[in-house]
Order: sequence, then structure tokens, then C-alpha cells
Amino acid sequence: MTSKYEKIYNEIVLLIQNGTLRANAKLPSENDLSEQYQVTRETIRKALKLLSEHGYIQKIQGKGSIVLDVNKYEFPISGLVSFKELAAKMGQRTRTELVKLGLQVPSDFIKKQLKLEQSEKVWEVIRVRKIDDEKVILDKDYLNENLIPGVTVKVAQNSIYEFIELELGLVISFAKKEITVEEATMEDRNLLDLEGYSSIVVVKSHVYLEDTSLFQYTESRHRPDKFRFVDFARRH
Amino acid sequence: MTSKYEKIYNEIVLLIQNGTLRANAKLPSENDLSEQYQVTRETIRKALKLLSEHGYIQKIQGKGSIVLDVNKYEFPISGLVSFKELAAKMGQRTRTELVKLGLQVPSDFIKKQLKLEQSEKVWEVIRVRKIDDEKVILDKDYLNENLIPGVTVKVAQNSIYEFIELELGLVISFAKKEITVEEATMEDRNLLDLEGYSSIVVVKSHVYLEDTSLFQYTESRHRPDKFRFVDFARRH
DNA sequence: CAAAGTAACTTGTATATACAAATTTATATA
DNA sequence: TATATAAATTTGTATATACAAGTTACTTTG
Repeated sequence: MTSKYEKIYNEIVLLIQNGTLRANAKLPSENDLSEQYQVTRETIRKALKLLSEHGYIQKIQGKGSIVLDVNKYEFPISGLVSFKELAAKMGQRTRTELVKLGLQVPSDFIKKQLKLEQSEKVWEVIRVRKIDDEKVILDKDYLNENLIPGVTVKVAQNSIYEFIELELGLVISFAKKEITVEEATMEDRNLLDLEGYSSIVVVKSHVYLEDTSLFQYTESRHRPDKFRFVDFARRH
Repeated sequence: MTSKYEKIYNEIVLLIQNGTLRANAKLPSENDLSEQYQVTRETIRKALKLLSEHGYIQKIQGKGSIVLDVNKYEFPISGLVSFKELAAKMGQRTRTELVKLGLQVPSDFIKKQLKLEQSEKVWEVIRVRKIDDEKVILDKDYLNENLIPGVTVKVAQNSIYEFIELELGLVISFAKKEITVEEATMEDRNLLDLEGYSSIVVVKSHVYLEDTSLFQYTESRHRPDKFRFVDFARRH
């Protein structure tokens, strides 16, 4: 069940993306929209708030809402999306190679990252992402086996998030992410087509379920020339 | 005039930051809070929504709200904040050196970035940021002079955003940001202490006012080992 | 005692209403 | 005509209410 305001949000996003609502165009007033969609103004306002947060519109008190062009062509890499979801927007240019999948006793480093008790095991999933036939991203995932049981080769080759959300029925909720630049390791050199680059852009993520349990630590290691992070930010 | 829900938000942020509300603690229910603060539940919900978006709490339907530890120690570099605001949280470790300030006929590149008409001029502001006495960040700002008149040396040495918001009374609203890694230029090498590093992390921003006018294009160029981007992301 | 069912509690959505604040439009005035 | 004033429009905040949906705690039942 999606709520009314989410449906309205989705409809307006479509109108913006397919060009029916062009950049700099003015949306109908909240009262007009509430009449159009046969809901109250508060419901419209929830939809518009979402649009504003995601960079689709700008609201100005006393004037109205204006369509922005910011998020029309670019898709933001910020947020919490799986590689499969990103790849879907890139067309047929990506492939994934599963390098390693195993249930392990974690290293001290991983134990610390995942705040594990003694004797808890983790799935180690190492995958190389090819874009236009170049190996440019190395994803190293570590998953708490207590929370995420039954990871298979098939799952790792397709999408772990799809497995967690659809098969296990869990709700992935939020993540803390950090972007840094580090020296490439031997593993990076061995698994990626580094072409002389000696540094690597590292995106480290701690990912949490809805009940605030930490289930995943990930390092996504990118060849510097292929790395691009796009974000929309509002000033508070 | 700050609204009630913003005041309540700020109060609860303080309670979390000073440790009165610890990580994993449960907040009072929305009904209890509405009684405590003598406002309606909807007003409490607006405050909690903000807390949730900023990573301070996790809301779970049927259960309640839980305090997260995510945003307690780290301050996110995401969002839209000036260097002066960032520096305030780093203590007395930063200094700014103004390298260049001038009103210019923009290059074709800047003209394109700022979507300028013929004959419009821009302020070029080039500043080096020192952290612990090392020159590690090169900020190159370009401001539309039609929108932002009267930039002085004093302003550039202190804070352009402070000038825009407090002196000019304009409202900085949103930005589109992009992070990439590029080869260091001669200018980077001349102005920064690169210590052998040959690449530079570049944060490019297009910044807009409340009325959606584009007033600034910025390149913030970081020595790779000193660059760190931290973000809190929710899955939608 | 264990399991099922019920009630109570908590968050999520939606409606309705009122007034404040900012902008735009229309009107009146000099 | 130009300017000041007032009215209408539009978004922002706040209150009040009702019910849905998920969780927890309790009671009943076998």
C-alpha cells in the first residue's frame, strides 16, 4: 500500500521527467492541486515536500512552486542504492564478476566495523564491477550472518539488497558513508584494470536495518578516473 | 522567528549531543512529547521527522523512536555549508589565505557554468585553506556580480556566505555538487603543499538562491590524503 | 502451561480548519 | 501617472480529530 501523497509525488516526478512540466514552470497552487487530486492541502504539501527534498522543485512562500532542472538528467549517486539499481540507469554497460563468497570468522578489523560478539560469523563477498568492459570498481562486502543468513552464489551475482528485501523480507533503512582516497593495495592492482593509477577512491559504508541493527560493512573501491559522486544539497 | 517544531528539534538535538539522551535510548512517545512541550502531536512529528532525516533518531511504526549514535561524534561534510562554518567545528586549526580577488569578464567555461548573458561580470575569488599549517585546499569561487555586488577583500578573507546572507540579506537555498578526482594542475602545484601527490579531489558546486537564480560556481580542490566526505543516507 | 485472542499503545496517513507571512494584484489617492 | 493602500492569492505553521497499521502487553481459553 502506497499512500496518497507518495502516489501524487510519483505522478509529478513523471510529469517532470517526461517534460510535461518543464524547468522553471510554475506548479498549480497547493489549493488547486488539492482540488485536482481530490485530497486535502496537507496531503499535497507532503508530496511537494518530498519533491523539494529530492531537488525536483523549489517552494517559495507567497509565490508558489517552481520546477528545477537539477535532477532531470543527472541521477544522484548519493543516498542508499545498490549497484544493480544504479546499473539499471546506465543501460547495458555493466557486468559483475563474483570473485569470492564465503562464510568466515571475521578479522579483528571487520569484527570492529560490524560490532560483532565473539563467535559470530560474516559473509565475505568480493565482486568486481565492469563498466564498458573495464574492471573499475572493487566491492568488498561483509554481512553479519546472524542477521543475513543464506547468501548464495546466485544472490551475490544478482543483488544482495534484492535478496535481503524481497527474500528475507527485511527493511534496509540507513547508512553512514565515508569517501576518502587511499593508496591502491595489491588486491586492487590484481583485481582491477588500474592502468597506472596508484590511488583508489574508497567509499566505506555501514548499513543498518529498520530496527537499527548494523548488518553490513562495505568498501566500494573505485578507479579514480571513473569515480563520480553527484549530490543535491539544501541549506538548513 | 523560529517555529515551534524547529525549537523542539533544536532542544532534542542538544539533549542527544550532550548525552542526556544516549544512543539506543527510547524517546517518549509522540503523545507524551506533545504533552511535555504543550503542542499537538503533528508539531512533535515535524520535529521528529527532522531528527530522523538528519540521522539523530530512528522511527519505527508501532514501537517508538530510538536515538542513533551515528551523528553524535562525526559532523557530515555533505549538505551546503561554508568553509567558515566547517572550520568552526575544527577548532583553531584552520587559516585562510586570499590569493586573488577581482571583478572580471568571465572565461567561456565560467560563462557556461554560471549561464551568463553577454557582458555580465563575475567575481573571481581564489583562496588557499591551511589546516595545521599545511596548504591542503584550494577554493576557486566565481560569483555572478549582478546578483552578488560589492565583494571586498575583507569579505573574501572572512566568509562570502556570511556576507551574502547577513549583509545582502539573500537566502542561499540549494546546490548541485559533484565529486571527482583529477590530475593536479600547475596552479594546484604552485598554491598547495602537494607533497608529491599528483591527483586532486575536486568538489564542483553550482549554488542557487531561494528564487532559483544561479549565483555561484565553485571548485574546491583537496589534497587527496586530507580529503574526507562523510554522509548519512536513508533508503527510499 | 502454552497458545490464541484481545486490548492497549505507538507511529502513519488523511481530513478539516484557522491564522501568520510573503507575494501579487487590484484599488484608491495625491 | 506614479505612489500608496488594500485585497486577494499562496505558502508556512499550528491545532484538532479520526482511523489505519504495527507492536507490546495482557487475558482468555484449551
